[in-house]
Amino acid sequence: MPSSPRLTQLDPARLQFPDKPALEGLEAKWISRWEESGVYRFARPASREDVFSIDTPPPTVSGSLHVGHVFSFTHTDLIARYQRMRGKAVFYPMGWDDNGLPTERRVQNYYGVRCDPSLPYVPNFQPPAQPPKPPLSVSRPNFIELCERLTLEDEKIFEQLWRTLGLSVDWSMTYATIGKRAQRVSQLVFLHHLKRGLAYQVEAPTLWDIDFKTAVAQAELEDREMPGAYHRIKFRLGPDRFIEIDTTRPELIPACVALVAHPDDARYQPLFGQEVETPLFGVKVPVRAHTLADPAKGSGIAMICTFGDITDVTWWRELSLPVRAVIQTDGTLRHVSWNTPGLESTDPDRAQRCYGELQGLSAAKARVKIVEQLRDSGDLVGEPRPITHAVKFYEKGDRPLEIVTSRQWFIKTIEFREALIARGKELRWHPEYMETRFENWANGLNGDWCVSRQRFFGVPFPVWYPLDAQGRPEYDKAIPAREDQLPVDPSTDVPGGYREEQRGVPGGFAGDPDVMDTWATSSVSPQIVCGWPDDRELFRITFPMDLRPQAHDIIRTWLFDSVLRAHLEHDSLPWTHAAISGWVLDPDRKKMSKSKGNVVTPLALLEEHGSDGARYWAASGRPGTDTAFDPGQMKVGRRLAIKILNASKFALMNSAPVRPGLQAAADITAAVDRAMVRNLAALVDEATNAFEGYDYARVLQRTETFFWGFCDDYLELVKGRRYGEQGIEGASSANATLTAALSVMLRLFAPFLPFVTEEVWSWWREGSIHKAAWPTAGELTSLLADNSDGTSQSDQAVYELAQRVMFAVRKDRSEKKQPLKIPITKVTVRELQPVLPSFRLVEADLKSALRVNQFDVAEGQPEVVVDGYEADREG
RNA sequence: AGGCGCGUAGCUCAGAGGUUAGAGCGCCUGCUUGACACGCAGGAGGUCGGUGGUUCGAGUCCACCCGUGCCUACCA
Repeated sequence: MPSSPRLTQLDPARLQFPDKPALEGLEAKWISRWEESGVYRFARPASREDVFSIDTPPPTVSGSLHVGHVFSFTHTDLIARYQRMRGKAVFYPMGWDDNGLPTERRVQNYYGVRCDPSLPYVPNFQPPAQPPKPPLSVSRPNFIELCERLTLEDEKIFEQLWRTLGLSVDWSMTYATIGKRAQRVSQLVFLHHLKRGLAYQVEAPTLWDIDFKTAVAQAELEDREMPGAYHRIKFRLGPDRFIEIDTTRPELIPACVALVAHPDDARYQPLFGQEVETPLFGVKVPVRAHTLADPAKGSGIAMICTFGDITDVTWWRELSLPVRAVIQTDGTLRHVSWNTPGLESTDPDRAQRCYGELQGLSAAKARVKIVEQLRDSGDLVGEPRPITHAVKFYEKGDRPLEIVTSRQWFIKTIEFREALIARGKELRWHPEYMETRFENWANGLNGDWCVSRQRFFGVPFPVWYPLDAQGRPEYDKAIPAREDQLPVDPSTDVPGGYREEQRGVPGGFAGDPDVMDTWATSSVSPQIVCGWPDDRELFRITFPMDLRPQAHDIIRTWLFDSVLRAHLEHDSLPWTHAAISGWVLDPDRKKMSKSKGNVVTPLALLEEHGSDGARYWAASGRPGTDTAFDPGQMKVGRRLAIKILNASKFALMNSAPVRPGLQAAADITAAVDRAMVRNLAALVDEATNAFEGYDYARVLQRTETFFWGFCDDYLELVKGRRYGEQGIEGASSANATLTAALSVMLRLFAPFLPFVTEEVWSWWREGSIHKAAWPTAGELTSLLADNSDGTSQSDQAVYELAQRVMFAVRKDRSEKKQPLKIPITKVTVRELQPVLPSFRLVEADLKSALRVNQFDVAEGQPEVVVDGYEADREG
């Protein structure tokens, strides 16, 4: 437990502060001192209860940090600092997400290279000084080396910014999502899943990005509104009998395997089980019934293609239809022979001729072409009717997703839907309403999680396949890596029982060519940081972790997947609390993000407003709430920090007589001092409760309000007395109160403004404020000899009366435009009887603070009347 | 189309059923006061999105509506 020095204790020999305190240079000074003294170093305690562990989001290193990062990472740091002051050993590592597609793209552009896995490794490869055009092809190991090289540079810059911001991270504990340890953990969890049948591979229709040429997961989809058109197409039912269907994708007519209508739709009931003929290609397809068909949409009957959208996949699966794929992995139409079994055309020559014009085209170009063909053949009814509709995109992609049949790895998710929803309810969400997003997502899942990606820079699947006599992989005989071997790269490592020379040759082996979805690694971040499975002691005292802080847009990915993995591997939640930060919005209320070009670089902000100023702005954003980017708030924060410097200097100046050796409890005797101390004690309770509920914004707001009131009213009121105008007892009471209040307020501010509070703390206290104990109300109230309700109420009445008088007199002085140096001759204070006698307890303070020569007191309706100013008389 | 937020001063926001709805920024008027002019004092500025309801009492609770944002769904 951090120690709490006696509140009113002040060692004059220790006391030291500058004449003109300033914020400039505090960041550099304290960053290096904190590093030297290791205040934020995690020291392992014996008990889990003494730890607060945080699963920090690893920022993507491929970009640069922006104000959104400053915002949300500050929120986490507030909690970390609070918990540290509460006596917890804070386990607060930092990760770098350098894995995956964004890094690949950045490395490609930065160095002007492309990965060509067929090339051999070139030792000591150096990229050209200037990115060449066209890009240089490099081997996969060389490409990965470049990824590692660039991310290392990026990570240094990131760390420097985080340190400047004052994050209380233990910088001896960093990890990278592409690092050895992250790879080992990802692969190990995967092997465990595999052994238990929770991971499987299958050849199936998969969401596919035709530019990146990789499978993607449902969680990586986004809808975009795109222009499109309904095309009404005729399918031949018999001589001179046609069925009209509407489609937005006429280019998929060659992939049509059936028509479908709702089973209750009387218009089409007679047709169920019959066959129709596709236009242009003359392929016979059945008319089927399925409840997903919407009678109100289009003509009420739809074409099922393999595969136009996710609904097609559902129909295809549930109606046991054949596959007739035309879109290939690059998005173009593949070669099709119209005279093969399963694809019999009534007019193969015509089918081949029509299709020949489409083959090799992209879907968009093929669409234009086939519309011409349909118009010429008379199968297009009317003209296409333009519409705007939502189309599924890979969130990082530029062209609509296709659905392509390919072999992919999946992790079972669907069968755990209910269990996962229960986990979501078990998790403590801040704010609570974010839980529904988790539940919505779980309820909307339509398949298991596809975790394989056809990319290069990622964690490989730790499996190989035997090759048969023809050199084809035998996927059902996958050879998993040994657990003690991990991490492995199956493209360079060799499975047990084989030699390298057998790679790729018939009867030999081949490594799995794919890498894991970046979320497959990120989702085991708790296991990675907590030392699983090697450091059992660390794991025991840190897992399940206390806190996952993150943004709301990745609840469906990072948070959901993490819950899934921990549920499968440990039968527990990965953490007990999730704190969800909002976004930073630009002045037009749009999310700030790099792609929108509206980001502000954080380092300049930190320099201009100070880290404390920037943190102040960030801390004013409540959990889960999107917050406008507002440099004005940073200025306010900076002013607050300056005010803390100056007010602290005043409180500590201590130039007035203090009786040496007075015991703390006896010191605080004046009614206004006692009232202020009690109010501060109430603030401490409120702040502590708010922090326990993750409502850091409230803590800051309440503390700030109190502090300004303290400066404007209390300090002004006691200024003369603390200089000795009323003798040694009064001065002692004021000084003891100032010292105690300063100690408590600094500690309340410490999580928010770590630099200025540490600076002031160092003027008069040993050690770091960030290791000092979070204040308690008891520390303060124990300083009061008599703490009964009666004295509490009367003290409070005195303080409030003093505030009323100050307000009234200041108002009068302002209205009369009188400088403060001109004394007021007389002020009459009327009050009701119960309050009236207490006026004499503050009379001397008020005379001094307001420059009033004389107070007359009378019973009556409350009123403060200023008689006149000395200058009036003279003038 | 469902779900979840949000709507309070010109701006950013706080108001956890109970005096006359608050703060900061900005604006206006003063003041170099012994911690601070990066300061201090005072002031102007609100039919709390709308309509109904519950209540002795509603910015706060309920219903509906409007606006706005996000999540999810739809995609023939």
